[in-house]
Formats: sequence, structure tokens, C-alpha cells
Amino acid sequence: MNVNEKFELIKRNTQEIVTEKELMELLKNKKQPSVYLGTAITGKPHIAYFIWVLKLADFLKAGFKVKLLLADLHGALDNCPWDLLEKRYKYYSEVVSLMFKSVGADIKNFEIITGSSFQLKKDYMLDVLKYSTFVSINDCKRASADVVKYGKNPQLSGLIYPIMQSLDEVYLNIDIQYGGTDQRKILMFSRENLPRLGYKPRIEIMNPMLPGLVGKKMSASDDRTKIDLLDDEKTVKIKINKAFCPEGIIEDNGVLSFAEHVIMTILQDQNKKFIINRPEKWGGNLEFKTKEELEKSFVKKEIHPMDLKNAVVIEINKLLEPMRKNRVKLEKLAKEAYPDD
RNA sequence: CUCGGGGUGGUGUCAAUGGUAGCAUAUCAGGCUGUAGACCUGAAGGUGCGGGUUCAACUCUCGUCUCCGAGACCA
Repeated sequence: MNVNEKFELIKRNTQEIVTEKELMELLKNKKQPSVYLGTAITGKPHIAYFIWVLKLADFLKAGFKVKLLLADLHGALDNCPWDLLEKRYKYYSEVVSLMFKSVGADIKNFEIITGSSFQLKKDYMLDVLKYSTFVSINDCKRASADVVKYGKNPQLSGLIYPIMQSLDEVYLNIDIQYGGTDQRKILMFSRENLPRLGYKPRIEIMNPMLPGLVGKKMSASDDRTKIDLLDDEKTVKIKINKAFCPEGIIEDNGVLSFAEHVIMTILQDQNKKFIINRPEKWGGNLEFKTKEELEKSFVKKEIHPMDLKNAVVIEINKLLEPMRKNRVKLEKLAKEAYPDD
């Protein structure tokens, strides 16, 4: 794979790269660059997580060293009860590993790292304190506003969150941080402030956010807006059926977005087609090779939402196969990690 | 620690003279659409906890828990 091919592979399905020029330089000059994605272990992982699993798989294909930070301390800073951290870590690491299996990623250069394994070390903590003398309360608050749950009475922890996420770039020794666009403010905060402590700013790459099944966001806290990785076939069908999916409309269409960003990407990589089976009275079967074709056809109303939903249900159920094979084990871990569910 | 203000369905609510706990929103079911939503109809769900006064307590009283704000050498 040459540099341009790598660049295009990394860029596909992303929303923004800060900056593309720096990325190109990196690909040219470094034999094995490294990237990390951090996820606070708060909400229960759901199928939208596939979007970054796929992207990390792209990085692996492009020869990167890929680190997944399971940010337990960040989870705590964002109100995960301290006594659940360990349990949630266990659940995350099990289920995320299976997701990589689902999409057929080669995990030779993939590594899962726990936040607390390095964030409590002396040098790191000293840098947290140093950092706090270089940034204002307002900057920290603004940086974390889209990520940290600020209720009516915000905790101090929310302000520490972006500082630590920024320092993670340094202490994980990576070239790129990758995350959703909801992370943008923190990522830019990091680029602005790392130089003040004498560190180089990193490249930041963001993927678009998938709309939820109902409403605008796929929210981990609202069960109806997302499909859980442990949902059974029947539940998947019910939730997709209930999903908001206006005919011919792309905006805020969670079903279509998921089909395009996740399902089509996987099928395309496997050289398979997206197949819609339907009776003759609705026009007979359809096949799609690319997400562009699918989207065009949906906009033209050649595909009825019901057709799309039926086909998406089948594909989601395929994706969830590896989780179902380990259902008993995962459910036990999930129950401990999320006792209130 | 001191003083003050709060805690009402999942959420919101300066709704309720000591007398049927209301409204909004979300949820569930049915109807309408080849999905969902809008829409129409229906259902379920609540007074932080514990005593006391009373025929009757969300309401008064005492205690307790919890949240918020202010004060607390000097400024």
C-alpha cells in the first residue's frame, strides 16, 4: 500500500482531519505511526461503536500501531461510580474484542490499554497539575462541554477530564488521536495547549456522529435510540421497526446512516452486496454495491423504509453473531457492570 | 460548623384554602399510513424517610437523610 492509498483509506468515512497535511507528512516519514482512540467506560457499548471499530481496522490495514484506551479514570470523572469501574472495564474489553472479530480485523498491532495503568504515575500527575496552571476554568469547561455530563451542579472532575485526555496523547506516545466529532472541542483544546507544556500537538481525526434510531443522537443512556450489542434477534427487529425513518429523507435517519457507514463499509470490503429481498408486489429484490448507490435509491424512494429496515435487521444480526456466541459470559459481565439495567 | 431555600409519576412543573394529587412531556396499547413519526383514542405510573397532631396531612409539627445557596481570621 503506498502513501496515497494509506491516506485515502484513513480518510474514508471520516468527517475531519486536523490537518490533512500533517497526516500526509506522517505517512511519508514514519514507518509505523501510531494512533489511539479513547473511550470512557461509562455507557454500555452499542452498535454505533462499530463506526470506530471499523476505522481502527482501517488504521491497522494501513500499517499503524493502534491503541485503544479504555479510560477507566475518565469514566469516573464523568460520574461512573468508582466501585463499578473494574466491572465496566471487564465488560468493555471483552465486548470490544469481539467487535473487532465481527468486522474481521487483523489485531496483530492492536493493543488495549487501561487508563489507570499510566495516568496515576508521578510524571503524569505532575503534568496534570502543571496543565491546570496554564488553562482557565472556562477553557476546560468549554472543552468538555459536549463530552462530560454537566448537570445542574457540575463536579470539578469535568474540568480535569480534558486535561487528562490531552496528556494521554503524550503519555501513550502516539501520533494521532482519533475520535467522534463530539470530541472536537477537547481535541482542539489539546492542540492549543500541549505546546505550552513543551509537547508537540498531535494530529486529530474525527468521524461523524451517527443519528439515533429515534431522535438525533444515539445515546447510550436511552435504550430506544440504540441497539445494544447483546440484543437478541427479536429485539433488534423490534427496535429497528420502531426507528424513525421517513421515506426518501436522509437527515437524522439512523437506519440509513448505519446502513451506509457500517454495513456498506463492511460489505464493500468483503466484496459483497447489500441485498434487499422483497415480494414482487413491492418491486422485487434489489442489490447495492456502494453506499452512494444505496443512498441515491433511497432518496428516489425506490426503497421503502420497510424494505431498508428488513435488510438492515438481517445485517445487524450477522454483525452481532460473535456476541451471541458468548452471550452467557457477556450477560453476566454486563449485569455486574450495569446493575441497574 | 452556622443561617437560609428545596426534595411531588421516568423527566419537568412558584398545580393542589388541611378535604378526589393536576398539567406537560416521555412510556405502553389500539387506530391511521406498506416502517417510524405527525395525528386520533385509551392505559399505566408520583408526594425523600420516620414519628406526631387531625375524622382527614403534599400541606401543620418534630426528627432524619439529601441537594442547593450564603456565612465562617483578613479582605
